[in-house]
Amino acid sequence: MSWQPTNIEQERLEKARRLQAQGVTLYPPRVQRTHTCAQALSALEQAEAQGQPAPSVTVAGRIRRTNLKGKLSFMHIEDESGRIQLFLRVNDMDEATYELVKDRLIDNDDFVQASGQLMRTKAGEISVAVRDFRLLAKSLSPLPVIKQQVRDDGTVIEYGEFSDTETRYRQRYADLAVNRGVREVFIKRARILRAIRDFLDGEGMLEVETPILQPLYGGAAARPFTTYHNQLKQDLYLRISFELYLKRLLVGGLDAVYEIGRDFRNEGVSWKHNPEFTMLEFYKAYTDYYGVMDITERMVSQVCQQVNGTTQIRYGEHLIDLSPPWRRVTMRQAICEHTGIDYMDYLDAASLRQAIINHMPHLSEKPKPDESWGRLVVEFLFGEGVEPHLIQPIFIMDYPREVSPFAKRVEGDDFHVERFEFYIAKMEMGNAFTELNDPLDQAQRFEEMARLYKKGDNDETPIDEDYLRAMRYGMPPNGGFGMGIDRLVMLLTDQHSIRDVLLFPHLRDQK
RNA sequence: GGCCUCGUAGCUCAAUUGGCAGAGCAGUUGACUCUUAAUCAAUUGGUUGUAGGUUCGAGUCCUACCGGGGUCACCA
Repeated sequence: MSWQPTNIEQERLEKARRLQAQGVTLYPPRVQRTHTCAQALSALEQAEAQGQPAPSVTVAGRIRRTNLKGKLSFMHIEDESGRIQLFLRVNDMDEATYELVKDRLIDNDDFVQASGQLMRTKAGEISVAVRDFRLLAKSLSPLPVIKQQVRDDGTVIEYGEFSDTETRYRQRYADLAVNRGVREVFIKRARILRAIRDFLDGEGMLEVETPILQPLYGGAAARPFTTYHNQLKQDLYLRISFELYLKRLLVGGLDAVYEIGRDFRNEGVSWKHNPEFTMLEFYKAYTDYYGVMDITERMVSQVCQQVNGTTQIRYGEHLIDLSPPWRRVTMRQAICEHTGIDYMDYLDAASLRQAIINHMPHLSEKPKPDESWGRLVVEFLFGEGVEPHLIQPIFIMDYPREVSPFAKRVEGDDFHVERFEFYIAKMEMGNAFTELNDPLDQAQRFEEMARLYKKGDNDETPIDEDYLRAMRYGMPPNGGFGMGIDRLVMLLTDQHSIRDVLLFPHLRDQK
């Protein structure tokens, strides 16, 4: 929809017209900034400490506050580094320029550049005593108004807020511009990604990139997005995991690889699901899921230490200690502890379902009669009975084989595979296996999955013959790992919706 | 997709049993040469998400739709 200027916007358009009439360039191409706001502040402090004269600076930024007082006016401008006050006195500057300010042709939200000597006001605030003042970019639409009071102890009290979640997500630029805390979350997100890469590089792993557009999808159970290549006349899928491509690389002799990138799953959205999300997967030859557990707890605690300066975090009401070692417990044990049911006493779906109904009367919904044994264990016993209690970091080990087609069997155990998921703050954070490298077993698992899927009304599940071919060349024993980065960011920034750690979360189209 | 809930000025929110749509901030005009949530005076601004319905009268009640949030289902 085309722009319908509001009253305030019409006023600003009129001001823009008047500025132009006075020969002011609204969007000049050049800036002469010498200092960020933060650099200017410390430049004066340094000069004062050394008994030197106050330096002259040119700062630039967005006007966030104006206080016009006749012949002496104040402004705060803000850049990414922080804020600094401008001290504008009619005697010190070109009178015509001062009039622009006084006549309010310069608005809050405009970008400006100001030059002058640094000084302190009577109240002690470091300011630029402005001699030259220029418009850098005119703002035509008003940002939401938030006033701030900075206390002596540095705490900031905000008066007014911009809190409508829908508008904040749809206009993230406005959200970022006025909500400092939002900016901090995304700055921390970038530091988390940096810290993860530093850690994995330090482990000797190689960062790689594999196809996002794939002729076959796989490696997870999720419906894919589909697309089409016009010239090749080829159906393509947006990847739902990196697994099958990364493991091909182990066949090729790259012994430890990782990828950080976007996965796409065509499923429901919720406070912890977005249709596209950032995944980390790594695969390391000559280790198993025990080795991966060691890496996992070191990685998460080290990343937290690096970005938060501690391994203790607060997530909502919970205090969580991420320092290793984390508790390791088998799924069977965890279910026994929390529900009193040992599922190995009920080895067929019908009797297990009955046991669940008998022992877990508080279930909101009873399992349907056609649920498979593996799903009863994972979704009902574990999902309902155990997961809500997992606050501190914990490895849940040894999953039922039928729900894990890429994990190696536990030796001498026909029911379980060497797989763990780790949980923090009731959230499933990641998933790992001792990876299956037996091509004949793998082919059989694919067949099993295809059968299971056909029973439900799911779309076809593709069997990746090329992946099987790769595995037949010989794949070293290895441990693999996957983790949702967005959830880790939520955890380390105390955010409780995935939308708050995505710059542009997916929303429905507006009409 | 089901259920619950919300949608009023640029932002944050009011509006009694259905009875003249309001406030603070910002905006506009004016005063002020050390303010800082500046202050003081005056003042503009509304298709109450959209479309119907009930009613003498609807922001308020009913139906549908759009959008947000929550929850359940789905997500090995």
